[in-house]
This record gives sequence, structure tokens and C-alpha cells, in this order.
Amino acid sequence: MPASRSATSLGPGLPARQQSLRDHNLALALRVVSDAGGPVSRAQIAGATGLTRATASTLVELLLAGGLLTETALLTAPGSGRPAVGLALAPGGFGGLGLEVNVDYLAVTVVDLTGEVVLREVLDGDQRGRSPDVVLKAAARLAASALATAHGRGLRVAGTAVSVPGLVRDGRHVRAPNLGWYAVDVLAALRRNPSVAALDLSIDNEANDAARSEVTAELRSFLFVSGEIGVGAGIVLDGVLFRGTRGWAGELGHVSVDPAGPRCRCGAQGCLEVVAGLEAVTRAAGLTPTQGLPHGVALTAAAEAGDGATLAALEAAARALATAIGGALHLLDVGTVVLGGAYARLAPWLVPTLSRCLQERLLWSSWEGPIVRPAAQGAEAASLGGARSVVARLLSEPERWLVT
Amino acid sequence: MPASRSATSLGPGLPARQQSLRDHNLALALRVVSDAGGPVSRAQIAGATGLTRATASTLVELLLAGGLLTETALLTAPGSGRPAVGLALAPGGFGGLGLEVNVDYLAVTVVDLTGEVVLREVLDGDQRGRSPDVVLKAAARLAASALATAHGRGLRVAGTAVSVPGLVRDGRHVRAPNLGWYAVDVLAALRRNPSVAALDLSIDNEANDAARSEVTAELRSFLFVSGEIGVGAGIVLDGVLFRGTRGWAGELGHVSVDPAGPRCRCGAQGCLEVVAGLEAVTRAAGLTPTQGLPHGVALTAAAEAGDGATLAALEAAARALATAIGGALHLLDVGTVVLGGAYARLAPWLVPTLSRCLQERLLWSSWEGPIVRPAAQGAEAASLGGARSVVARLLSEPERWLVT
DNA sequence: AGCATAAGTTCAATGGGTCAACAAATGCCG
DNA sequence: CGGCATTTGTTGACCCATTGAACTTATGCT
Repeated sequence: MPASRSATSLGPGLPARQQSLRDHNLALALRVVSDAGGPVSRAQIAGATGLTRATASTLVELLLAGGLLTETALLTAPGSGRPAVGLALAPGGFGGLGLEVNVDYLAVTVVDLTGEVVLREVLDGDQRGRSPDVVLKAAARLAASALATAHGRGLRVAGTAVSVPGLVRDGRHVRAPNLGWYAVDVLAALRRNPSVAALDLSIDNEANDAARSEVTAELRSFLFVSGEIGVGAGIVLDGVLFRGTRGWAGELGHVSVDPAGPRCRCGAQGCLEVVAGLEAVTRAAGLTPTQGLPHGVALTAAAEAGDGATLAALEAAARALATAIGGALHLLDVGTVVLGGAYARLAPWLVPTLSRCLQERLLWSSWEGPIVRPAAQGAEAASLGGARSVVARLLSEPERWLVT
Repeated sequence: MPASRSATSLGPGLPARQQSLRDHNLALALRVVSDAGGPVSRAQIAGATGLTRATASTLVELLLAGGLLTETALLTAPGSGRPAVGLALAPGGFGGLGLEVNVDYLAVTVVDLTGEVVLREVLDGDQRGRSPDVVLKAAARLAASALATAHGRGLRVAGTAVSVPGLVRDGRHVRAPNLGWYAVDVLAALRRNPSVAALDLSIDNEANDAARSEVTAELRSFLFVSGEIGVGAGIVLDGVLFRGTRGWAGELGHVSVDPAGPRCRCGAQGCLEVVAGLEAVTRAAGLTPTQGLPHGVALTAAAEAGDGATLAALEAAARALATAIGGALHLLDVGTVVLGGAYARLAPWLVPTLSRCLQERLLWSSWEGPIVRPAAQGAEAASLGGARSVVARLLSEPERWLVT
């Protein structure tokens, strides 16, 4: 379960010193361990990185002392020779925390260095009626309690990633129309809780973090399409999220799929969101949005019951999705689409049509057809992805955590 | 005129050695010189990079010895103190060559380290009737002659970038339907010419190289939209071309703008290319494509004459462009659109409508409106962009050219 | 002429990776 | 059961790039 393979290189624009060599090679060695399925030896690290065994040993020694690696049982060599000492990411040392503030729940996830979930808590409840202050106070309490539990188990939390369902400006102000938030400084509000204030906080869009949660060693580049009332996308390229010049990339919901379609709140006509968003599909299916329940539930039930209007609405949504996603794939040249959010639950009815339409559209489908699959992570994926992004940062900049 | 600011960092996945420090810092120092408007002193390099004056001096010495830099006149300091020795990119030493094979011409451009054109030659003529072998033989001769001239002026050509109007697979095989080429190994054919064989050849799509030619110090991220018979785009992010996972990114021509539109040769309906490509616009304007002449010429003439049908056709094309480009901007979050190819000539009629429609569509237009402008480089931009990309590579990896 | 100031150079010190030799730990084979 | 091949991991001398501080050089200002 390696997290993101962020660039373990010296920052462009910064001078390279001796210490930079160390930093780079530490991250390199660590990545060999995190990318390998099982335990790895010092000699294997040397082989995989191109460093000498001497250097690999030195680096490993530092990572062991810093609590990022642990020695495991001996590895039985295939032939003869001295058996190797196994090395693995330390499961009990450092961890990452993800805090998700969403429309109808709050969630917190803590993962260890291997990306495994060690703690998860969800607080259901519609947040729309409550003021940002009240919501964020509850979220901070949730994070603080998770933090205390993690500390109790000996886990050091290296950072906290906050996920919100909206646009983030300047890394601070959140505009989340679905929550009725227009310029809420989420991090400042969270920091009012003293035990959260001590944390290294960062914030990102919920779809972005959900996309991050789908990164695996095998699948490193894909388009993550999250469908709820709004439609958003996370673009993941070689394990790192593509953010665009201002951090607003991935607004798939406002790609046009029908120039003569219904008007969208953004001002344009026929945006994907107003054609294939949950609200539109629910209405097209002839269902009334169940009060308090997420739209996806009613839709899924109707589809499972084989309701004709619902199946037709889903078919139409899949076609619209194919139009928008096809355009995105032509622009971005990624080979895989991951359906998240409510689309994941609706995948059985969306994937066949979507897959077929994409196959028909894509220029290069005769060489390499697109792969469409539902998200592997279920609900609350954003808090997992956020937590993993903390760990990914730790793994790519280990020197920051190796206090001498 | 700095060329692309490619990452001057140690390759990810590669071990960092002492030599890597040197390489990184050499590129860093060189970039300070290339990014600065005028001559720079050693002390300024030290200040800008964070290196010590001692190190900056050492690096500059190497770059001088390698012929990448030259000393210029003394710089008058603002206060008193010892005057600094000016340093600038050596204009006469190294250069890059771009060779463009296009539908109705062949072009070659040679630039020096500063990105200035020192030599350009264009061979007009429709290449569609001729076999790839004949075309590429002529192209190789053109390159060889330019190379000889450049050598005669003392310029060492560091590499050659070939631009073709089609998809490139595996860095070798070119599929260019407009030329009637389906799997032509362009580089192998060019190498049959002995004086070209010695060059370090690379190959890319013509639109990509044209996009590269628009990169300046001020404009480092944009969507370059090239309209001819086909429509393609080059996505430039912080000075480097975004290529996607397989190198096919930027196929804007096959983004759908009208699900009920005419069928495209790719199989889908309503692709931008069949709605706003030159052929479609020409037909919509009621013009017959002038035999042998590029479509854009007839259109431009009719538009200048104020022909009503033509103006209406261009207006419709601009709307279609807005639909497709709007989607791309929402996905990629870049702020500027550069119109290239025939669209550059048609810009006076396209930009107003396109700009207004984008303003209406874009989610964030109230914060930051999109900028739309025609390409600064005219025809044969691809050969310029290719030549510049060679120089950009040289500047980002200077150690490869500093023979000890 | 003398002084302040800034540019550029010199050189010992620091620190990180390499290289080669060596020690340690196992399987294999006689 | 003992020697041998084989592979792992460690040690120390060496190399090399950057640092930092002292020093030299070249100019303007008073």
C-alpha cells in the first residue's frame, strides 16, 4: 500500500548542498521499502537505487534510528549466502490524520506509515442547518479525540489533512455552496481547539483527497470522477494529484455535454453536473429526493428494483458522462477512469454504457481501450486519502522527521 | 527569451552523488543568467541561487570554459565598490535545430542559446502527393544545408527536434493522416542522410512544438490551440509541455461540442474538429476550398471583405471553441489560451466571441477572467519551438556539454 | 590620498558517497 | 562434520563539492 510517489528530488530553484544528497537518498531508500510488497534487505535497497551497500547501510541506520523503519525477521535467500535482515516501514511509529467535513457527516481516519487504517470514526448528521462555527467545533473535537487515541497507542501523528466539499482559495478560505459556506477560514476555526492547534494542518477539496485514496502501486494515473449533487474530478498523474495553476483543476462538473441543455448555476448551459448530477438523475428517474437521505440511496434502490424510468435515466447519465469524460481523456491522456462518490454505488448501471461509449469515442481505443471501474474505497474516502497524503509527504521528505 | 524552465533537479529514482550536486547547481546558475534580462555578475548568481560566491565562481568558470557563457562589459554598480564582470549566454557557441515537416511546406530553424533565430529556411510545396521517402529525403537535405551554414558560422548544433503533423508512437512511428502516412519511421528515414545521422534527433507533434514556441518568461502556463484542418492543443504548464501518460495529451479536436453534431472520422459525433475545423468553417461560410491554397487564406480574405456568411460561420466556430476550451480550462485550470495555426490569422473574428463565451462559462471568471490571444509566432512556429526545446534541454542539463 | 564598499579568489574544513577489503552468516558438497 | 562458495553487512581511506572566512582587486566618494 505505498502512498504517493512524490518527487524525491531537490527543489528546483534551490541550491544543492551535501545535505541535499542525504535528503534525496534517504527518500529514495525509503521509497524502495514502501514500494516493495514485503520486507527488503539493505543490499536490495542498494541494488534498486544504484547506491553502494555502504551508503544504503548508513541511510537505513538513520531511518531505523528515526523510527521510520524496523528490522523484521531474516529473509531466506534463494541460493546460499548470508541471510539478509528484513526492513519494513515501522507500523507503530508515525502516522497521518485525515479529517473530513462533509455535507452529511464528519469523519476522521488515522493511518500508519504503511497506509493501513488504524483508526476511523464517523459522525453522521446533516451539517447544512448548522453554522460553520458549530460544525468546525465538532470536527475539531472529533480530530482531538482521534489524536488522543492514536497517541495512546504510541502513534506520532505527523500532520493533518482536512477535506472539505468545496473550492479552497489561498490554502485557507473555503467556498462550499452545498454547506452554505462562502468564505470560511476552516483552518483558523479548527485551530481554536488547543490540541488541534499543535498539528501541522493542510486543507484540500474532498474530491481531491478521495482521488488520492485510490492510488495504489498498480494504478498511479487515472481520472477520479466523483458524483454527488455536484460532479468533480481528481486528476492523478503518476501518483500525484494534478492541481492546475491555481489549484482549481478537475472541475469536470462544468464541462459542457449539451450546448442546448438546461442552464446551470454557473451560468452556462448543459454542464455535466445539471445533466448527470444526482439531482438531475433522480428527477429524470421520476423519484422525489427523500428528505435527509442522500439521493444515491433512492436511486440505487430503484435501480435494483429494475424500475424502467430509473434505468433509462442512468443510461442517459452514462452517455453524458461518456461525453465529458471522453473529452477529458483526450486532453489528459490517462487510461483509467475511477468512479467515486454516489457513482461508485451506481457503477453496475453506469459502467457498461460508459465503457462502451468511451470505447467508441476515443481516438486511440483500437490501441489501448479505456478502463472504467468503481472506486475501491467506499464512503469517507476523503479522510483516508487525506491521511495517506500526510504519510506520503513524510515518506518523500523523511529528513524533516529525523531529529538528529 | 528564456526557453523552457525544465526541472533542474536530480532525477527521481536515481541516486544522488557528488556529481549530481554539481550538475544541479550548474543548471541553477545557468538559469539565473538565462532568466535575467541582461548580463549578470557572479555575485548576483550567488545571491539568486543561495550558493556562496566561491561556488558560484567555480560554476561560472566551468560554464565559461564549456562555451555556454561569455563575459561581457563591466556592470556599473549602483553604489560604489568593485564593478562586476557581466555574464551572458554565449550567443555564438551552441544552438538548437528544429526541422518541421508539414502538409504544405518544410521548414528549418536554428536558434542560439538565447533562443534567437540565427537561421531559417522554408521550402514551400504540397507534400501530400509525394511518398514519405521523397519528402523525408528533401527534409534531410534541408536540415543538412542549415547545419552546414550554422557550422560555417561557428555554431555547434546540440540537437535536432523534428516536428510532424500527426501522432508519434514510441518516439518513432508517425501516423499523419493529412499526409497519408500511417506508420512511417521518420527518424530512421532522416538518418539515411549521413550528415543528419550524426545529430541527436528527437521527434514530436507539430502542435506541441508550436506551443513550445509561445513560452516566454512572462507566459509559462497556457493552452495552445492550433486550428488547421484538424484541431489540436498543446498544454504548457510552467514552461513544460504536458504529454500525458502515453504522449497523446491535448487532443482537443476530439472533444465533443455537440452530441447531435455531424459524425467525425474518429467515430464520435460533434467533435470540435468537425464543427470548428477549417474545412467545416470554410464549408459553413459557403466557400469552396481553393485548390492547393490553405483553407485559412480564403477564409481570411472573405472575413476581411465582410462577407456575412463567413462572419456567421466564424461566430459559430468561436462558440464551439468556447465550449471545448471552456471544458479544458475547467479541467486543467490554466488562465490563458493562445490561438495558433490558422486560428491565429482568424483571431480578429474569433477572439471577441470566444472571450465573451468563456467569461460566461468559467466558474471562476468573477475572480480571474480568462485571457485569449493569438500566437506571437506566425507560421513555421513548430520548427522554432523544436529548436528552442533543444536549447532548453541544453540549459537544463549543461553537464552533458561540458566535456572536461 | 585614503577610506568605504562590493566583486571575485584562495584555501582549509566539513560532510557525504565510493571503493575495496574484510567480517559474518548461511547452504552445499565431499 | 569441515571446508568452500556465496551473499550480506561493516569499516576506513579516499574523492569531491560546498562552505566560510580571510584575502585581493577595483571602483566611487570625500
